[in-house]
Amino acid sequence: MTATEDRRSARADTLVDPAPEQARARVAEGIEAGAMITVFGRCTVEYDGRASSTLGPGDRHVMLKPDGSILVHTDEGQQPVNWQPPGCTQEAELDDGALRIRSRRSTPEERLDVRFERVTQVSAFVVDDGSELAISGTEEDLRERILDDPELLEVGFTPLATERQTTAGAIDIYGEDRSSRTVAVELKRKRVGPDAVGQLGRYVDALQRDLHDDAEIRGLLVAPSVTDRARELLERNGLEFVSLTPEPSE
Amino acid sequence: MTATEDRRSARADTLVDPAPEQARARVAEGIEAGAMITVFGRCTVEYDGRASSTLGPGDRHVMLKPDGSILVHTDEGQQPVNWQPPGCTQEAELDDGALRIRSRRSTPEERLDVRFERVTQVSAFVVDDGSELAISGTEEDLRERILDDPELLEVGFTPLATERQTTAGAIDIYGEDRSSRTVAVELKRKRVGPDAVGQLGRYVDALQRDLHDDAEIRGLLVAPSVTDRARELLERNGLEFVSLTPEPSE
DNA sequence: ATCTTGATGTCGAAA
DNA sequence: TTTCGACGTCAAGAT
Repeated sequence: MTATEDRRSARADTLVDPAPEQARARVAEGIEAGAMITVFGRCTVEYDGRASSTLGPGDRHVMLKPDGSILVHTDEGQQPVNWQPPGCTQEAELDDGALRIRSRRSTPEERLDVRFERVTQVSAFVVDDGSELAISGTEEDLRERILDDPELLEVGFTPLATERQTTAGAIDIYGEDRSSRTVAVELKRKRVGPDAVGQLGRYVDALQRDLHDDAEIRGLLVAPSVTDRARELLERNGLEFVSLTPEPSE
Repeated sequence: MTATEDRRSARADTLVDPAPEQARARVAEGIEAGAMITVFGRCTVEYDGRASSTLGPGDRHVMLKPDGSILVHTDEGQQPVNWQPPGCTQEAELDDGALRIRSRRSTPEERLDVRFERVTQVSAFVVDDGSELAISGTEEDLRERILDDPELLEVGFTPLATERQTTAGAIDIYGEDRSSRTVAVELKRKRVGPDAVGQLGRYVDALQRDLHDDAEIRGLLVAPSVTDRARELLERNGLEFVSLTPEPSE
């Protein structure tokens, strides 16, 4: 690849302190070209849809992505203060001499308007991203770890199915213990509270009903740890707990 | 305010296609100065902490905020592909001639490394954001609506307390019906699934135990609507449902 | 399309 | 600090 091609693949077209019409044109071009666009400046924001919100004047960073999403970030917080999900239609226009960026979607009907009192910078980036994220340490990893070595749960445990359906939803691992008693296993990748115990209880109850069988069904919660209240609920409901992390500890 | 002061309040210091050392210096200055920093370029990302991930080479947008959070965005998705929450310590350094941005925190121990093969643009923004976000359409709105007019739930309903504590957590609204039977009300601002029914059931059970009383306690779920499975669970557990939205419909 | 559940969920409040 | 529930949760998979 030549240096020229190399630069073209990720060029930045940037305007500093542009006039409103300049800024509007650059944003509109970027939307048209499928670029990733950033606008920094003093603005107000209005949102209306699943909820409603207004945000008075302040300096914010606005990002428009080619997939139709838009993010408004202030100087604090990991989360955007306002946003729209992918699939929205974006427009840049002049509103009484000021840059306004609008995003809309339907189902549900939602609208986001960002009006700039002043634009400090506008950039448009052409993006070339081939790679996908590879992640580990998930609930799926925990499941694989157990299926590779079922006796991590207890001696004689035998998995029979994963994602086994019940009328209350799917059981993560369905199996038998050494005495051929049915075991429903609920997996959580990290420390769990009472909600997970409730989930496991519903599965055990549903199995009990579905199987039309008087035999005891065991419910086993597998996670790195549980909260105190979750442990109380486990005992009260006759459910069990095994401590296990998604990946072997060092 | 003069034009000069006006510009100082939101100046952008931007470098286009900087050499790695130039980029490192600008990022380091920005961190020191408490600026909001953006870096666009071709990079790889590694994360290790609550989970682990790796991301191969591609063009991405990286934002560092003065509160210690960092976000890595690709050209698609509302969510960052990698991130760190507020409160992390950030560094910019040269790694074998390339810009590397690192973010760390403890409790839990987490680390994010972004290594740039090429930097297309670096910007540092000094932010002045005065305004706070005002939202409506929340669960709090729903509570106020009911307390203003309790008979929206049913004729003769009387609220006695909000956030009443039980051993299973706090009940949104605790009250009595026209026959002086105790009523536990659980509020949800939007359509609910089985999890909310489980929550309400736990509260009613806890109340039954806490009150040492044989009188029937009613459990009332208030939301715009419920899923089919949630309705089944309601009936099975002898719980009730009233349809109500956080704001009066038009 | 709706429904269900996981997530490096994040965020805020209370104990 | 831990625990708990809300969130315009988001995102992915199943129906």
